[in-house]
Amino acid sequence: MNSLTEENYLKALYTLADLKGEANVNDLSKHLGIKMPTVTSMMKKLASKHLVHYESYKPLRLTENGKKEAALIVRKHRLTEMYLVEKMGFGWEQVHEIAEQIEHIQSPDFFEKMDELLGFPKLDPHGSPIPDKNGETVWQSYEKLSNCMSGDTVKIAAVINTSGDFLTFLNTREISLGLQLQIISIESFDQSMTVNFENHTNEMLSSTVCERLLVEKISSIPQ
Amino acid sequence: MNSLTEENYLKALYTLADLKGEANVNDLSKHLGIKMPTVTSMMKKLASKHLVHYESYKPLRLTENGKKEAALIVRKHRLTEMYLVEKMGFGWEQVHEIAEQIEHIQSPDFFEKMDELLGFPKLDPHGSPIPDKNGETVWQSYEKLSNCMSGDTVKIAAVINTSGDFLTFLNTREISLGLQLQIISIESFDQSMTVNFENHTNEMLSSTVCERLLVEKISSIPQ
DNA sequence: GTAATAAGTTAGAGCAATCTAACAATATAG
DNA sequence: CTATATTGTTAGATTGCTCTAACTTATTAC
Repeated sequence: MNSLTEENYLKALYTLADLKGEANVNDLSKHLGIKMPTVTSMMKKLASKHLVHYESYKPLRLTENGKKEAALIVRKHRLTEMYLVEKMGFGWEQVHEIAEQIEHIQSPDFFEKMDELLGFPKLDPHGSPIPDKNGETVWQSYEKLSNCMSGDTVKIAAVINTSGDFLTFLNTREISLGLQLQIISIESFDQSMTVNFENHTNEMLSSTVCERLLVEKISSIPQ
Repeated sequence: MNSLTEENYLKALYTLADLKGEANVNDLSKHLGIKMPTVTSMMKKLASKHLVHYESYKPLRLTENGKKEAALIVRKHRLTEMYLVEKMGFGWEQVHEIAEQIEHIQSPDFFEKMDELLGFPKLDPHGSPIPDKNGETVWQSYEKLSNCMSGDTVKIAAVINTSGDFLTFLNTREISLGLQLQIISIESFDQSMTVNFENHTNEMLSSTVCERLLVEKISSIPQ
Protein backbone atom coordinates (compact mmCIF):
# COMPACT_ATOMS: atom_id res chain seq x y z
CA MET A 1 0.00 0.00 0.00
CA ASN A 2 1.24 3.48 -0.87
CA SER A 3 1.03 6.42 1.47
CA LEU A 4 -1.02 9.48 0.63
CA THR A 5 2.22 11.30 -0.09
CA GLU A 6 3.46 8.61 -2.44
CA GLU A 7 0.12 8.66 -4.22
CA ASN A 8 0.49 12.37 -4.83
CA TYR A 9 3.93 11.95 -6.37
CA LEU A 10 2.68 9.14 -8.61
CA LYS A 11 -0.27 11.15 -9.80
CA ALA A 12 1.87 14.21 -10.46
CA LEU A 13 4.31 12.14 -12.47
CA TYR A 14 1.46 10.61 -14.41
CA THR A 15 -0.18 13.90 -15.34
CA LEU A 16 3.13 15.63 -16.12
CA ALA A 17 4.17 12.80 -18.41
CA ASP A 18 0.77 13.10 -20.09
CA LEU A 19 1.20 16.81 -20.52
CA LYS A 20 4.74 17.09 -21.79
CA GLY A 21 5.84 13.58 -22.62
CA GLU A 22 8.27 13.26 -19.74
CA ALA A 23 8.96 14.75 -16.37
CA ASN A 24 12.11 15.69 -14.51
CA VAL A 25 12.81 16.44 -10.88
CA ASN A 26 12.42 20.16 -11.34
CA ASP A 27 8.98 19.84 -12.97
CA LEU A 28 7.76 17.60 -10.21
CA SER A 29 9.20 19.93 -7.60
CA LYS A 30 7.37 22.93 -9.03
CA HIS A 31 4.15 21.02 -9.65
CA LEU A 32 3.95 19.73 -6.08
CA GLY A 33 5.44 22.76 -4.39
CA ILE A 34 8.11 20.59 -2.83
CA LYS A 35 11.85 21.24 -2.94
CA MET A 36 14.03 19.25 -5.32
CA PRO A 37 16.05 17.29 -2.75
CA THR A 38 12.81 15.98 -1.28
CA VAL A 39 11.66 14.92 -4.71
CA THR A 40 14.96 13.15 -5.39
CA SER A 41 14.70 11.13 -2.22
CA MET A 42 11.09 10.22 -2.86
CA MET A 43 12.04 9.08 -6.37
CA LYS A 44 14.61 6.73 -4.86
CA LYS A 45 11.98 5.40 -2.54
CA LEU A 46 9.48 4.86 -5.34
CA ALA A 47 12.21 3.25 -7.43
CA SER A 48 12.85 0.77 -4.63
CA LYS A 49 9.15 -0.07 -4.77
CA HIS A 50 9.43 -0.58 -8.54
CA LEU A 51 7.03 2.24 -9.31
CA VAL A 52 9.52 4.60 -10.98
CA HIS A 53 12.60 4.12 -13.14
CA TYR A 54 15.20 6.35 -11.54
CA GLU A 55 18.73 7.11 -12.71
CA SER A 56 20.67 10.15 -11.56
CA TYR A 57 20.30 13.13 -13.87
CA LYS A 58 17.99 11.24 -16.21
CA PRO A 59 14.32 12.09 -16.85
CA LEU A 60 11.86 10.29 -14.59
CA ARG A 61 9.68 7.51 -15.92
CA LEU A 62 6.91 5.55 -14.27
CA THR A 63 7.20 1.77 -14.49
CA GLU A 64 4.23 -0.13 -15.93
CA ASN A 65 3.17 -0.82 -12.41
CA GLY A 66 3.62 2.81 -11.38
CA LYS A 67 1.59 3.92 -14.37
CA LYS A 68 -1.22 1.63 -13.36
CA GLU A 69 -1.23 2.77 -9.74
CA ALA A 70 -1.26 6.38 -10.85
CA ALA A 71 -4.03 5.79 -13.37
CA LEU A 72 -6.17 4.23 -10.68
CA ILE A 73 -5.78 7.33 -8.52
CA VAL A 74 -6.69 9.51 -11.49
CA ARG A 75 -9.66 7.23 -12.04
CA LYS A 76 -10.84 7.86 -8.49
CA HIS A 77 -10.29 11.59 -8.90
CA ARG A 78 -12.26 11.86 -12.12
CA LEU A 79 -15.07 9.58 -11.03
CA THR A 80 -15.41 11.74 -7.94
CA GLU A 81 -15.53 14.93 -9.98
CA MET A 82 -18.22 13.43 -12.18
CA TYR A 83 -20.18 12.28 -9.17
CA LEU A 84 -19.98 15.67 -7.47
CA VAL A 85 -21.27 17.43 -10.57
CA GLU A 86 -23.88 14.91 -11.70
CA LYS A 87 -25.24 13.62 -8.42
CA MET A 88 -24.59 16.38 -5.94
CA GLY A 89 -25.07 19.48 -8.02
CA PHE A 90 -21.65 21.08 -7.72
CA GLY A 91 -20.29 23.35 -10.45
CA TRP A 92 -17.35 22.06 -12.51
CA GLU A 93 -15.14 24.74 -10.99
CA GLN A 94 -15.82 23.55 -7.43
CA VAL A 95 -15.03 19.86 -7.68
CA HIS A 96 -11.28 19.69 -8.14
CA GLU A 97 -10.32 20.46 -4.54
CA ILE A 98 -12.80 18.02 -3.06
CA ALA A 99 -11.80 15.27 -5.49
CA GLU A 100 -8.16 15.93 -4.64
CA GLN A 101 -8.96 14.66 -1.14
CA ILE A 102 -11.48 11.94 -1.94
CA GLU A 103 -9.15 10.32 -4.47
CA HIS A 104 -7.17 8.94 -1.52
CA ILE A 105 -10.09 7.09 0.07
CA GLN A 106 -9.31 3.38 0.30
CA SER A 107 -12.51 1.59 -0.58
CA PRO A 108 -12.99 -0.14 -3.93
CA ASP A 109 -16.72 -0.49 -3.17
CA PHE A 110 -17.14 3.23 -2.78
CA PHE A 111 -15.79 4.06 -6.22
CA GLU A 112 -17.50 1.11 -7.89
CA LYS A 113 -20.78 2.38 -6.52
CA MET A 114 -20.09 5.85 -7.89
CA ASP A 115 -19.22 4.37 -11.28
CA GLU A 116 -22.44 2.37 -11.28
CA LEU A 117 -24.65 5.25 -10.19
CA LEU A 118 -23.12 7.39 -12.92
CA GLY A 119 -23.71 4.73 -15.60
CA PHE A 120 -19.98 3.99 -16.14
CA PRO A 121 -18.99 7.35 -17.64
CA LYS A 122 -15.99 7.61 -19.97
CA LEU A 123 -15.26 11.30 -19.41
CA ASP A 124 -15.17 13.58 -16.39
CA PRO A 125 -16.92 17.00 -16.23
CA HIS A 126 -13.86 18.67 -17.79
CA GLY A 127 -13.78 16.29 -20.75
CA SER A 128 -10.83 14.25 -19.48
CA PRO A 129 -11.05 10.48 -19.92
CA ILE A 130 -11.67 8.31 -16.85
CA PRO A 131 -9.21 5.39 -16.78
CA ASP A 132 -10.89 1.97 -16.44
CA LYS A 133 -10.41 -0.45 -13.55
CA ASN A 134 -7.18 -1.70 -15.09
CA GLY A 135 -5.82 1.80 -15.42
CA GLU A 136 -6.27 1.86 -19.20
CA THR A 137 -7.21 5.16 -20.81
CA VAL A 138 -8.75 5.68 -24.22
CA TRP A 139 -7.39 9.01 -25.31
CA GLN A 140 -9.57 11.15 -27.47
CA SER A 141 -7.56 12.89 -30.18
CA TYR A 142 -8.54 16.42 -29.44
CA GLU A 143 -6.60 19.43 -30.59
CA LYS A 144 -5.71 22.58 -28.77
CA LEU A 145 -7.80 25.52 -29.93
CA SER A 146 -4.52 27.43 -30.22
CA ASN A 147 -3.42 25.04 -32.98
CA CYS A 148 -6.48 25.67 -35.13
CA MET A 149 -6.65 27.95 -38.13
CA SER A 150 -8.70 30.97 -38.99
CA GLY A 151 -12.00 29.84 -40.50
CA ASP A 152 -12.15 26.53 -38.62
CA THR A 153 -15.39 25.57 -36.94
CA VAL A 154 -14.84 23.52 -33.80
CA LYS A 155 -16.65 22.12 -30.78
CA ILE A 156 -15.17 22.47 -27.30
CA ALA A 157 -14.44 18.95 -26.04
CA ALA A 158 -12.30 19.35 -22.93
CA VAL A 159 -10.31 21.77 -20.81
CA ILE A 160 -6.71 21.41 -19.69
CA ASN A 161 -5.69 22.37 -16.18
CA THR A 162 -8.91 22.53 -14.28
CA SER A 163 -8.05 25.33 -11.88
CA GLY A 164 -11.03 26.99 -10.28
CA ASP A 165 -10.12 30.42 -11.63
CA PHE A 166 -9.98 29.29 -15.21
CA LEU A 167 -13.29 27.41 -14.98
CA THR A 168 -14.98 30.35 -13.29
CA PHE A 169 -13.71 32.53 -16.13
CA LEU A 170 -15.28 30.14 -18.64
CA ASN A 171 -18.53 30.17 -16.67
CA THR A 172 -18.78 33.96 -16.85
CA ARG A 173 -18.33 33.77 -20.62
CA GLU A 174 -20.85 30.92 -20.73
CA ILE A 175 -18.28 28.69 -22.35
CA SER A 176 -18.99 25.02 -21.63
CA LEU A 177 -18.24 21.63 -23.15
CA GLY A 178 -20.04 21.01 -26.43
CA LEU A 179 -20.17 24.68 -27.38
CA GLN A 180 -19.46 25.31 -31.07
CA LEU A 181 -17.48 28.24 -32.31
CA GLN A 182 -15.88 29.51 -35.48
CA ILE A 183 -12.48 31.18 -35.59
CA ILE A 184 -12.86 34.55 -37.23
CA SER A 185 -9.28 35.76 -37.00
CA ILE A 186 -6.00 35.25 -35.18
CA GLU A 187 -3.88 38.20 -34.07
CA SER A 188 -0.38 37.48 -35.30
CA PHE A 189 1.47 39.40 -32.57
CA ASP A 190 -0.11 37.71 -29.51
CA GLN A 191 -1.92 34.71 -30.99
CA SER A 192 -5.22 35.83 -29.48
CA MET A 193 -8.31 34.72 -31.37
CA THR A 194 -11.55 36.40 -32.29
CA VAL A 195 -14.22 33.72 -32.37
CA ASN A 196 -17.90 33.56 -33.12
CA PHE A 197 -20.16 31.57 -30.84
CA GLU A 198 -23.35 29.72 -31.65
CA ASN A 199 -25.33 32.69 -30.43
CA HIS A 200 -23.65 34.89 -33.07
CA THR A 201 -21.72 37.15 -30.70
CA ASN A 202 -18.02 37.67 -31.34
CA GLU A 203 -15.49 37.40 -28.54
CA MET A 204 -11.77 37.61 -28.03
CA LEU A 205 -9.90 34.74 -26.43
CA SER A 206 -6.31 35.20 -25.26
CA SER A 207 -3.69 32.71 -26.33
CA THR A 208 -3.53 31.46 -22.74
CA VAL A 209 -7.18 30.54 -22.94
CA CYS A 210 -6.80 28.96 -26.39
CA GLU A 211 -3.91 26.86 -25.09
CA ARG A 212 -6.18 25.39 -22.46
CA LEU A 213 -9.19 24.52 -24.59
CA LEU A 214 -9.27 21.20 -26.43
CA VAL A 215 -11.55 21.04 -29.42
CA GLU A 216 -12.96 18.69 -32.00
CA LYS A 217 -12.77 20.01 -35.52
CA ILE A 218 -16.13 20.27 -37.31
CA SER A 219 -15.03 21.91 -40.55
CA SER A 220 -12.26 24.05 -41.94
CA ILE A 221 -11.76 26.33 -44.90
CA PRO A 222 -9.46 24.74 -47.47
CA GLN A 223 -6.28 26.73 -48.13
CA MET B 1 -6.23 23.38 11.64
CA ASN B 2 -5.88 19.98 13.25
CA SER B 3 -4.07 17.08 11.65
CA LEU B 4 -5.87 13.89 10.73
CA THR B 5 -4.18 12.25 13.71
CA GLU B 6 -5.29 14.94 16.11
CA GLU B 7 -8.82 14.62 14.77
CA ASN B 8 -8.80 10.92 15.55
CA TYR B 9 -7.74 11.53 19.15
CA LEU B 10 -10.42 14.18 19.59
CA LYS B 11 -13.12 11.95 18.19
CA ALA B 12 -12.02 9.02 20.34
CA LEU B 13 -12.11 11.18 23.46
CA TYR B 14 -15.53 12.47 22.52
CA THR B 15 -17.06 9.05 21.97
CA LEU B 16 -15.38 7.51 25.03
CA ALA B 17 -16.64 10.31 27.23
CA ASP B 18 -20.09 9.78 25.76
CA LEU B 19 -19.90 6.08 26.47
CA LYS B 20 -18.54 6.00 29.98
CA GLY B 21 -18.63 9.53 31.26
CA GLU B 22 -14.91 10.08 31.18
CA ALA B 23 -11.81 8.75 29.55
CA ASN B 24 -8.30 8.07 30.73
CA VAL B 25 -5.04 7.49 28.92
CA ASN B 26 -5.40 3.72 29.01
CA ASP B 27 -8.89 3.76 27.48
CA LEU B 28 -7.75 6.01 24.70
CA SER B 29 -4.69 3.86 24.14
CA LYS B 30 -6.78 0.71 23.76
CA HIS B 31 -9.46 2.39 21.72
CA LEU B 32 -7.00 3.77 19.19
CA GLY B 33 -4.55 0.89 19.26
CA ILE B 34 -1.77 3.29 20.19
CA LYS B 35 0.64 2.87 23.10
CA MET B 36 0.14 4.93 26.25
CA PRO B 37 3.27 7.09 26.04
CA THR B 38 2.18 8.22 22.60
CA VAL B 39 -1.24 9.11 23.94
CA THR B 40 0.28 11.06 26.83
CA SER B 41 2.39 13.16 24.51
CA MET B 42 -0.53 13.80 22.18
CA MET B 43 -2.62 14.90 25.16
CA LYS B 44 0.04 17.46 26.02
CA LYS B 45 -0.01 18.69 22.47
CA LEU B 46 -3.79 18.98 22.43
CA ALA B 47 -3.68 20.70 25.81
CA SER B 48 -1.30 23.29 24.37
CA LYS B 49 -3.89 23.88 21.64
CA HIS B 50 -6.58 24.31 24.31
CA LEU B 51 -8.56 21.33 23.10
CA VAL B 52 -8.04 19.09 26.13
CA HIS B 53 -7.69 19.71 29.87
CA TYR B 54 -4.65 17.70 30.82
CA GLU B 55 -3.18 17.13 34.27
CA SER B 56 -0.83 14.27 35.09
CA TYR B 57 -2.61 11.21 36.45
CA LYS B 58 -6.03 12.88 36.14
CA PRO B 59 -8.83 11.75 33.83
CA LEU B 60 -8.86 13.45 30.44
CA ARG B 61 -11.46 16.05 29.59
CA LEU B 62 -12.15 17.87 26.36
CA THR B 63 -12.38 21.66 26.62
CA GLU B 64 -15.51 23.32 25.27
CA ASN B 65 -13.59 24.04 22.13
CA GLY B 66 -12.30 20.48 21.91
CA LYS B 67 -15.81 19.16 22.36
CA LYS B 68 -17.03 21.30 19.52
CA GLU B 69 -14.23 20.27 17.18
CA ALA B 70 -14.87 16.62 18.00
CA ALA B 71 -18.61 16.98 17.54
CA LEU B 72 -18.06 18.48 14.12
CA ILE B 73 -16.00 15.47 13.09
CA VAL B 74 -18.70 13.15 14.41
CA ARG B 75 -21.18 15.24 12.45
CA LYS B 76 -19.22 14.63 9.26
CA HIS B 77 -18.97 10.93 10.05
CA ARG B 78 -22.68 10.46 10.67
CA LEU B 79 -23.81 12.61 7.77
CA THR B 80 -21.56 10.51 5.55
CA GLU B 81 -23.00 7.26 6.88
CA MET B 82 -26.49 8.53 6.23
CA TYR B 83 -25.56 9.65 2.75
CA LEU B 84 -23.95 6.33 1.88
CA VAL B 85 -27.03 4.41 2.98
CA GLU B 86 -29.72 6.75 1.68
CA LYS B 87 -28.20 8.05 -1.54
CA MET B 88 -25.73 5.39 -2.60
CA GLY B 89 -27.46 2.21 -1.53
CA PHE B 90 -24.90 0.83 0.92
CA GLY B 91 -25.95 -1.42 3.80
CA TRP B 92 -25.69 -0.01 7.32
CA GLU B 93 -22.94 -2.53 8.09
CA GLN B 94 -20.76 -1.28 5.23
CA VAL B 95 -20.63 2.42 5.89
CA HIS B 96 -18.55 2.80 9.03
CA GLU B 97 -15.15 2.20 7.43
CA ILE B 98 -15.79 4.53 4.52
CA ALA B 99 -17.15 7.26 6.78
CA GLU B 100 -14.08 6.85 9.00
CA GLN B 101 -12.05 8.16 6.08
CA ILE B 102 -14.45 10.70 4.62
CA GLU B 103 -14.95 12.41 7.98
CA HIS B 104 -11.51 13.97 7.52
CA ILE B 105 -12.32 15.68 4.23
CA GLN B 106 -11.86 19.43 4.57
CA SER B 107 -14.71 21.01 2.66
CA PRO B 108 -17.65 22.60 4.43
CA ASP B 109 -19.52 22.76 1.11
CA PHE B 110 -19.27 19.03 0.63
CA PHE B 111 -20.96 18.19 3.92
CA GLU B 112 -23.51 20.97 3.63
CA LYS B 113 -24.52 19.57 0.29
CA MET B 114 -24.93 16.11 1.81
CA ASP B 115 -27.00 17.54 4.63
CA GLU B 116 -29.20 19.35 2.14
CA LEU B 117 -29.66 16.37 -0.17
CA LEU B 118 -30.61 14.26 2.84
CA GLY B 119 -33.16 16.82 4.05
CA PHE B 120 -31.22 17.76 7.22
CA PRO B 121 -31.49 14.42 9.04
CA LYS B 122 -31.29 14.29 12.84
CA LEU B 123 -30.18 10.66 13.13
CA ASP B 124 -27.69 8.47 11.28
CA PRO B 125 -28.52 4.97 9.96
CA HIS B 126 -27.62 3.44 13.33
CA GLY B 127 -29.95 5.74 15.25
CA SER B 128 -27.18 7.98 16.60
CA PRO B 129 -27.87 11.71 16.62
CA ILE B 130 -26.07 13.92 14.10
CA PRO B 131 -24.60 16.99 15.83
CA ASP B 132 -25.64 20.29 14.25
CA LYS B 133 -23.27 22.83 12.65
CA ASN B 134 -22.43 24.23 16.07
CA GLY B 135 -21.58 20.80 17.42
CA GLU B 136 -24.74 20.63 19.53
CA THR B 137 -26.37 17.25 19.95
CA VAL B 138 -29.92 16.56 21.01
CA TRP B 139 -29.71 13.29 22.85
CA GLN B 140 -32.65 11.01 22.65
CA SER B 141 -33.36 9.34 25.98
CA TYR B 142 -33.25 5.77 24.84
CA GLU B 143 -32.77 2.85 27.14
CA LYS B 144 -30.67 -0.23 26.73
CA LEU B 145 -32.77 -3.29 25.96
CA SER B 146 -30.81 -5.04 28.70
CA ASN B 147 -32.34 -2.65 31.26
CA CYS B 148 -35.91 -3.47 30.29
CA MET B 149 -38.22 -5.81 32.17
CA SER B 150 -40.04 -8.95 31.21
CA GLY B 151 -43.38 -8.02 29.62
CA ASP B 152 -42.17 -4.68 28.21
CA THR B 153 -43.00 -3.85 24.61
CA VAL B 154 -40.33 -1.73 22.98
CA LYS B 155 -39.25 -0.35 19.61
CA ILE B 156 -35.61 -0.58 18.53
CA ALA B 157 -34.33 2.97 18.20
CA ALA B 158 -30.56 2.74 17.86
CA VAL B 159 -27.54 0.48 18.08
CA ILE B 160 -24.39 1.06 20.10
CA ASN B 161 -20.98 0.25 18.65
CA THR B 162 -21.58 -0.05 14.97
CA SER B 163 -19.07 -2.77 14.15
CA GLY B 164 -19.68 -4.53 10.87
CA ASP B 165 -19.97 -7.94 12.52
CA PHE B 166 -22.70 -6.88 14.90
CA LEU B 167 -24.73 -5.19 12.19
CA THR B 168 -24.39 -8.16 9.88
CA PHE B 169 -25.63 -10.33 12.73
CA LEU B 170 -28.67 -8.07 13.09
CA ASN B 171 -29.24 -8.24 9.33
CA THR B 172 -29.36 -12.04 9.34
CA ARG B 173 -31.99 -11.90 12.12
CA GLU B 174 -33.81 -9.19 10.19
CA ILE B 175 -33.51 -6.85 13.13
CA SER B 176 -33.59 -3.24 12.04
CA LEU B 177 -34.44 0.17 13.51
CA GLY B 178 -38.13 0.64 14.20
CA LEU B 179 -38.77 -3.04 14.80
CA GLN B 180 -41.13 -3.69 17.73
CA LEU B 181 -40.66 -6.54 20.12
CA GLN B 182 -42.03 -7.77 23.41
CA ILE B 183 -39.85 -9.27 26.12
CA ILE B 184 -41.20 -12.71 26.97
CA SER B 185 -38.67 -13.73 29.59
CA ILE B 186 -35.19 -13.01 30.93
CA GLU B 187 -32.86 -15.84 31.93
CA SER B 188 -31.60 -14.96 35.36
CA PHE B 189 -28.22 -16.74 35.08
CA ASP B 190 -26.97 -15.07 31.87
CA GLN B 191 -29.42 -12.20 31.37
CA SER B 192 -30.31 -13.46 27.89
CA MET B 193 -33.79 -12.52 26.69
CA THR B 194 -36.49 -14.38 24.84
CA VAL B 195 -38.38 -11.85 22.77
CA ASN B 196 -41.34 -11.88 20.43
CA PHE B 197 -41.11 -9.96 17.17
CA GLU B 198 -43.86 -8.29 15.18
CA ASN B 199 -44.04 -11.33 12.96
CA HIS B 200 -44.89 -13.48 15.97
CA THR B 201 -41.73 -15.62 16.02
CA ASN B 202 -39.84 -15.96 19.27
CA GLU B 203 -36.09 -15.51 19.43
CA MET B 204 -33.31 -15.53 21.97
CA LEU B 205 -31.01 -12.54 22.32
CA SER B 206 -27.79 -12.82 24.33
CA SER B 207 -27.02 -10.20 26.97
CA THR B 208 -24.22 -8.90 24.76
CA VAL B 209 -26.77 -8.14 22.07
CA CYS B 210 -29.23 -6.63 24.54
CA GLU B 211 -26.48 -4.36 25.87
CA ARG B 212 -26.00 -2.95 22.41
CA LEU B 213 -29.60 -2.27 21.44
CA LEU B 214 -31.21 1.01 22.46
CA VAL B 215 -34.97 1.01 22.62
CA GLU B 216 -37.96 3.24 23.15
CA LYS B 217 -40.49 1.88 25.58
CA ILE B 218 -44.00 1.41 24.14
CA SER B 219 -45.71 -0.22 27.10
CA SER B 220 -44.90 -2.24 30.17
CA ILE B 221 -46.76 -4.52 32.50
CA PRO B 222 -47.37 -2.86 35.87
CA GLN B 223 -45.69 -4.65 38.75
C1' DG C 1 34.82 25.93 -25.89
C1' DT C 2 34.68 28.17 -21.82
C1' DA C 3 31.67 30.86 -18.51
C1' DA C 4 27.40 31.33 -16.58
C1' DT C 5 22.95 29.34 -15.50
C1' DA C 6 19.90 25.69 -14.52
C1' DA C 7 19.01 21.23 -12.77
C1' DG C 8 20.12 17.52 -9.71
C1' DT C 9 22.36 15.29 -5.69
C1' DT C 10 24.36 14.65 -0.99
C1' DA C 11 24.66 15.59 3.74
C1' DG C 12 22.65 16.93 7.69
C1' DA C 13 18.81 18.81 10.42
C1' DG C 14 13.82 19.26 12.08
C1' DC C 15 9.08 17.96 13.09
C1' DA C 16 5.15 14.78 13.74
C1' DA C 17 3.84 10.51 15.27
C1' DT C 18 5.09 6.45 16.69
C1' DC C 19 7.66 2.89 19.60
C1' DT C 20 10.33 0.44 23.83
C1' DA C 21 12.46 0.47 28.32
C1' DA C 22 12.59 2.16 32.67
C1' DC C 23 10.62 4.53 36.32
C1' DA C 24 6.60 6.76 39.22
C1' DA C 25 1.97 7.25 40.93
C1' DT C 26 -2.44 5.37 41.89
C1' DA C 27 -5.70 1.74 42.79
C1' DT C 28 -6.80 -2.85 44.53
C1' DA C 29 -6.57 -7.09 47.26
C1' DG C 30 -5.68 -9.36 51.06
C1' DC D 1 -1.92 -0.92 55.67
C1' DT D 2 1.26 -2.91 53.08
C1' DA D 3 2.11 -5.68 48.62
C1' DT D 4 0.85 -6.16 44.08
C1' DA D 5 -1.14 -4.84 39.93
C1' DT D 6 -2.59 -1.26 37.02
C1' DT D 7 -2.05 3.01 35.08
C1' DG D 8 0.69 6.87 33.68
C1' DT D 9 5.06 9.42 32.68
C1' DT D 10 9.86 10.30 31.10
C1' DA D 11 13.65 9.53 28.22
C1' DG D 12 15.44 8.20 24.12
C1' DA D 13 15.16 5.91 19.50
C1' DT D 14 12.84 5.30 14.85
C1' DT D 15 10.38 6.39 10.56
C1' DG D 16 8.36 9.34 7.03
C1' DC D 17 8.50 13.58 4.91
C1' DT D 18 10.18 17.82 4.73
C1' DC D 19 13.80 21.52 4.68
C1' DT D 20 18.55 24.32 3.84
C1' DA D 21 23.33 24.53 2.55
C1' DA D 22 26.87 22.97 -0.15
C1' DC D 23 28.40 20.58 -3.95
C1' DT D 24 28.07 18.30 -8.84
C1' DT D 25 26.41 17.62 -13.44
C1' DA D 26 24.20 19.23 -17.48
C1' DT D 27 22.67 22.93 -20.48
C1' DT D 28 22.89 27.44 -22.61
C1' DA D 29 24.95 31.64 -24.25
C1' DC D 30 28.22 33.89 -26.37
